[in-house]
Amino acid sequence: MPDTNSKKAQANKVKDPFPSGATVVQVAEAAGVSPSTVSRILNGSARVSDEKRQAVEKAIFDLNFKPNQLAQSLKRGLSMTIGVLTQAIDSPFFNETLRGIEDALTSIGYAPLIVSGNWNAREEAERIGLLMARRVDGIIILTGHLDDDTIIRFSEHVPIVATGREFDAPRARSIRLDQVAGGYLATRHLIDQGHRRIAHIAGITAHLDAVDRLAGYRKALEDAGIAYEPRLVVQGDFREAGGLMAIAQLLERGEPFTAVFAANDQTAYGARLALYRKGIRVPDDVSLIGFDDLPASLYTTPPLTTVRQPMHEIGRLLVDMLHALIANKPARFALPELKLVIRETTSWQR
Amino acid sequence: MPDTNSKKAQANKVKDPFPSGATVVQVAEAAGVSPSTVSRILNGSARVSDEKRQAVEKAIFDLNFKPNQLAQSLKRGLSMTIGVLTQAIDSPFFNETLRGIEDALTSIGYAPLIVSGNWNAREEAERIGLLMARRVDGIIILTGHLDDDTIIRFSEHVPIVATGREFDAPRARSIRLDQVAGGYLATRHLIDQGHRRIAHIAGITAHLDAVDRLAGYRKALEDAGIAYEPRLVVQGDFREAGGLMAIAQLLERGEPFTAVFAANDQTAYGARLALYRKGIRVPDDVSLIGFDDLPASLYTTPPLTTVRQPMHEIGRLLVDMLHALIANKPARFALPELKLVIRETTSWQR
DNA sequence: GAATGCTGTGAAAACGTTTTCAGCTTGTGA
DNA sequence: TCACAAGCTGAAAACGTTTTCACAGCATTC
Repeated sequence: MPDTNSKKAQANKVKDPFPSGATVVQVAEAAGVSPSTVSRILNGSARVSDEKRQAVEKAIFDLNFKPNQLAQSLKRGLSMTIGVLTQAIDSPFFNETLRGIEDALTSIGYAPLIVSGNWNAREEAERIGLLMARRVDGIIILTGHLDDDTIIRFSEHVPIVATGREFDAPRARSIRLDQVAGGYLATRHLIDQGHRRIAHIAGITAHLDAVDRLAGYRKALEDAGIAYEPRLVVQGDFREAGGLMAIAQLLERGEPFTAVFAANDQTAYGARLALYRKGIRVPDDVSLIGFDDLPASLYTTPPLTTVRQPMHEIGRLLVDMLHALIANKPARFALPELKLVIRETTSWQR
Repeated sequence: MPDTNSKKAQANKVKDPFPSGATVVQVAEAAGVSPSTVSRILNGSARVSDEKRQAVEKAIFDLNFKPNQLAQSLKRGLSMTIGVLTQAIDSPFFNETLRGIEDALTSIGYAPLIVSGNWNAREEAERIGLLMARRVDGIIILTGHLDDDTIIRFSEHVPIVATGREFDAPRARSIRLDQVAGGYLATRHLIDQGHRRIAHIAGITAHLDAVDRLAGYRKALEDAGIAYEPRLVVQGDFREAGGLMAIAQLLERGEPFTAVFAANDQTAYGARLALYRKGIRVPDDVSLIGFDDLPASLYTTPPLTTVRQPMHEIGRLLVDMLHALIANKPARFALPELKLVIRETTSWQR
């Protein structure tokens, strides 16, 4: 069978935007040029005569050729892949950030390799090892329990950006919104509504964000001349179950309160349910405010008042920073602000 | 400077579970063997004398060597990467599946490359092209709008498994739970509670699952001798906003109802809010049942009665099927069952 | 009219592995 | 003592690109 025939048949069948198994060598052959020339045209890395260019372009089209990224990566020493260490891929909190990361990444030709550390330092380190073995060009770490020194040491091998921590090294940057201000904002809102006995369900204490939000809470209290009452602060775990337990504990203590500031939205959901169980109405009897503004907070009953963290934007920002780090271009980035989102779980204290 | 010194210094500094830039050639050199031998030890692909083995293992340890996966992939023609086409990485529905996929994948040495199609056939195809350029060894498609024929055609290039569709080709498999049974289960539960006027908020009609759940609803009605009333069925969009609108529409129609079967949990959340807004109590005035059993449904107020889809398990199953497809091992898999989860949004009709 | 510079191109080396092939030891049986 | 297998090992090719280097052709320049 003549060669032209089988080639035509193949070209016909594969009319999708799909790589066939063709290689640059086959393209070169079909176009009557050398592989070098094909490569040059592919990357626009040198001038090529129009005549050959057209021949090559035709061959590329006919053979439905797409360069093998694996080979490109190996040669260039760039995998065009970014490792993302999240804690739990199914956590609503990380999700939105992930989305922002994905959006920003695909728009610059990178793809994310997402792994979960499950809030476990050892596992996190292991997963990072995995990412390194795959030669990712950079790593994004979404909080977690790895200590900062370790991360900075890791960053000698590959640039890293992280959230929820605070450090600054040549190849490692972190971004962290002003959580104290956020805690202040939330508490202040409650105070403005006339509340005086405001409970706080704290987040995991090993977590910077948690201690900062608590600090913001205390500062707002202080500024308003309200005495800080330790018995109104109860431990949560950043998740629904913790919020649920916390309210139970609070009620048990018998310390009266008219408002609750939950360390994050998930905690607030749990708190909301505990309140419901006890027949305590929100916001009529008790006001409730969360933190994060997860998408779901728009549809709780009633919709949750909260402090908005622009997670999607943070995802994009992380990518921008990492991109700059990879390209070795220093750059300054403006942090987005936390904003109070008033919905229906807070109301005036009679 | 003597070579030994710099090498020792380097080995010292990198004491983490981290690949240095060392290559198999350097390891070979350090151990006084050929690269072939190192490779053989790495993969256990041939017998090697104990003496050399130990020397190589020491060298690997000293140099902190990890093979470059990119190079391995190129040579072996296997990227050890699976492409996952989700629709929105931040959708609670896909998340849980993603988690199952990730768990199963990492346990067999694969890593997921996750991309989002955003419910847009063109975008989906484009993303799949991206995955192919990176030479993924298989693709998992989570529903979406790509038509089955296209997917089957794609599967000539790479094995594919998918959810929410129904086809069976040599290199493409789909899994789909019995959604009719699920719809039946939900409706039946309402009927068992004494409800007769049961509304249904349907999902996107282009979606197989949506039409099946509606079919299940009709069948349950019929089996109970209740006439199907088209005015009790209203269109949703599988998201909260749709549920919200749907209830508004239903109320506007003036058609009385005592229970609502929402096509999925997100729809139910929206419906719940709309009901709340109108002062209609759940479940006292109206019973509400969802579908999926998202994690959040445990913490809505009140916790949502729903039909559980074991998404995590499905994720694992998808991986198992794909793995079998890649290895060319035919295999049969048992589908998990849908289960009714009775919580607090449904109650007896007085 | 020779030296110079530019432009376009191909050959070949390189990226870091794996794998084939062949060769070298050694031990075995005739 | 010799052929022959068996067991280890290294050289070299290969995977599919990119990139360096060299060179041919051709137009400038003095």
